[in-house]
Order: sequence, then C-alpha cells, then structure tokens
Amino acid sequence: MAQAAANKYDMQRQAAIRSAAAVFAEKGFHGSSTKDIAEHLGIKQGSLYYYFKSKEEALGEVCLFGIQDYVQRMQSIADSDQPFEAKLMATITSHLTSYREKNEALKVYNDERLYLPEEKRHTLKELGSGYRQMLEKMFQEGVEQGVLRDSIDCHFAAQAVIGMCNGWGDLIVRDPDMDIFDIIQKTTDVLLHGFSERRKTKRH
Amino acid sequence: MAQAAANKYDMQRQAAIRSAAAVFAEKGFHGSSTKDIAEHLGIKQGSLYYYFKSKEEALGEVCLFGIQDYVQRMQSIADSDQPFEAKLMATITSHLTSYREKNEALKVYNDERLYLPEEKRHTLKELGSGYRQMLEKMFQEGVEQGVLRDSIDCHFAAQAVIGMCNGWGDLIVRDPDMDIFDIIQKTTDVLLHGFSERRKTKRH
DNA sequence: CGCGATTTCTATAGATCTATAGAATTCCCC
DNA sequence: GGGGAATTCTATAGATCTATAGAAATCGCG
Repeated sequence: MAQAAANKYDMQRQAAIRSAAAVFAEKGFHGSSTKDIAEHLGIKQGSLYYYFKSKEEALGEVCLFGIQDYVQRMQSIADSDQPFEAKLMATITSHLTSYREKNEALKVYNDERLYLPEEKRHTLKELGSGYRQMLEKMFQEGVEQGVLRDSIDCHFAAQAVIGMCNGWGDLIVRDPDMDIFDIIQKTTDVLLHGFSERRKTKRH
Repeated sequence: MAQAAANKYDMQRQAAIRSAAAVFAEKGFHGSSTKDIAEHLGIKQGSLYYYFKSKEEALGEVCLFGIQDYVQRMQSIADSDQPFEAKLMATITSHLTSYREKNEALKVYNDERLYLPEEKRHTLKELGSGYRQMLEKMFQEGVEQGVLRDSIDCHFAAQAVIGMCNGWGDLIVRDPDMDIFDIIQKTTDVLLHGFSERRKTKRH
C-alpha cells in the first residue's frame, strides 16, 4: 500500500531497504558495512549510494518501513468495534505477524533506531508512541466497559503488552519455524487471565 | 562475592569492565570504540590493553558480569520454599533490580552477547538457559501444587516472564527515576491474574 | 632516597569503512 | 541498431579503529 513503485528505481530501492533490514537485524547498524548490504543485494558497495545518500539514511528507511503499516493496522484495530478481548488478540497478532512478514525491519526499528540522528528519530518516535497511546486508550475503554479490572494501570498495561511482544520478536525473527499462532493464543490468555488458577474468588 | 579484588590491578580491571558496560550499553558493541571506553575510565586508548587483550574480551567480561550473580540469585529463589506467588515476585524483583544496580551490564548481555565468538557465547548461553529452565521448573511446581492452571505451557510462561522483564529493562536503564517497585507489583499481578475482570467463572 | 615492579602513555602499523567521482555498462524507446 | 538515460562498476581519498611496542611515569617498600 505504502508505495506502488512501478519504476525500476523504486523497486530496487525497496529491495535495498529489505537487504539493509536483513543485514542490520543480523549484525546491528554499526556492525554492518555498506559492503555487506550491497552484497546481500547483489551489487557492489559503491553502487548502494545510488539509492541512499548515506548509511544512516538506509537505517531511517528500514525503521520507517518496519513500523509504518504496523501502526496503521493498529489504528484500524483500535477503530473497529470488536469486544476488548478480540481487539487485544488482534493487536498481538498484528504485532507478532509483523515480525514474521516484514521480517527484520521491525526488529531493526526496535533495536537500532536510537542510532539515528535526533530529527529522524523524533518523527519515528511519534509513530511509536502513537502506537502505545492507541493501545493505552484501548485498555481504558476496556475498563470503562467493565471487561477489565478498574484497578489496572493502563499506561503500564500498554507497555507490558509491547514489551512482551517484542520479547517474542527476537525469537520469531531468529527462528522461522516458530508457531506464531500458538504464541498469540497463549499471550492473549495470560494477559487476560493470568497463570493463576481461578479459585472461589467470586467478584462483583 | 565473585571477586574479592584486593590488589589494584583487579580493582582497576573491574572499573574497566564497568566503563565498558556503560559505553556498550549506550552505543552498542560495534558503535563503541576502545577510545570511548578508555575515556570513560579516564585513561588513554592504548592503556586499555593492559587489562584486556581485545575489545571482544571486554565484551565477554561485561556479559559475564551482567548475568552471573543474577543467575545465582535465581538459584536461591528457586531453592527456597516460599509459595509460588512469592517466588514469582522475587524473580521479577531480582530481574528488574539487576537492571538498576548493575546498570548497563545486564542490558549488554541481552543485546550484544551475540557478537561474541561462538565459544564464549556458548558458556554464557548455558548460564542464561539455566536461568530459563529454573524458571520453567518453578512454573511446573506451581502447576503441581494447584496454584497455577494445569493448562499452561511452562516453557511459554518462562519465556513470557523473561520477555516482559527485559522489556522493562530498556526503560529502567534509560530512566533512573523510574519506580521499579510499582512495576514489580503490577507485573506480578498481571502475570498471576491478568487484566480481565474476574466474573462468576467459578472453577474447580 | 633509590630501585624494581606496576601502570600508563605515545606513536604507529595495518586494516577497514564511508562516501565520492568518473568510467563503463545496461536498458529502453524510437 | 542507435542514442540518451538509467544503473552499476572501479578506484580511491580520507577518516577511524584495533592492537602492539617501547618509552615514560608512578608506586611501594626497604
């Protein structure tokens, strides 16, 4: 959706972003050389600069690529009128499948974005914290609807969900055979109900 | 406990490890130069090599420092005979306070250890996965005691706890004013009981 | 003080990496 | 097939970084 990219330049630039994502995810931004990226793409080191004016720009594009439609998806989940449980699962699904589909780019966004220059990092940060705020508001609605305990801290809750998903992200990116949907089920379950056996504690 | 370090060499080497931890945590392994580390310690670049034979060795020491007594603490928690809930909270407390006390070293272990050579990484990995296994066994005991639902996947549960704590780790290291104990409470609570309002669902 | 041992410094070889400039090649449309 | 535009290549300047060697400074102790 983001870029239609009919002409060759845009196609190849997109491929270069993916190569950069793969290399950055494996070796980190500073551990990757432009030669590594170029080789992954099948061209020579100097040729990369036809598509990026610096290595940093490549990092910026990878991060943007990693987070952009991930945020969009969150938007549409938040706007939908499903019950809270479904929204939560949709959020987790979106988050974890991002790691699988866009592969390494979201991981790069998480791990390497702080190496960007202030300005670029700032715009990305707004995207990212917009994501957290949407999630936070989702929790608030859940509380208002009586689905969630009114004692919970929604800011905490949003961070917790993000942290947990990112924790899985590392494993998912490195192990392509991992069963994501199993993890989605279980993660949703623990966030809603916890690990504890429910006893006689009848509330309300 | 780990090193008594009476003589000056050992003291200074320990200080060097801490400096390396601080610099690696901020800039990443490949983004840090030996000059950065030396300056943080207040000596010249070349002098560092009196304490480490390579930058990689410094990383190894930082990672070891970051995880070693953290694992020991987990051991003693696992061996204790508190009820499950207390053990879980103790685990989370241990994990999160590690980030605060030893500051950057545990973060470096998490983020940068994969840049170590195979051999060193392997020994560290055993420490780390020993940690996970202890946690996993803790959950199994919780299930056997009827404190936890018997439907839970203990391997998943252990990973979930670790992932969640590491998620907080990033924030804790970067914001020294964060209220850790509040997070500990809430994290334990959600892992045990979830965010969901408990309804009439009486079990057993 | 004076001397050996410890610690730090200076200087540098050698490797690597980014970014640029200009040449060479490939592509595409007529 | 020819010609101009798009893409890739080669070569390299200049910067930076690791690790080492040997000189210099400092420490500790009789």
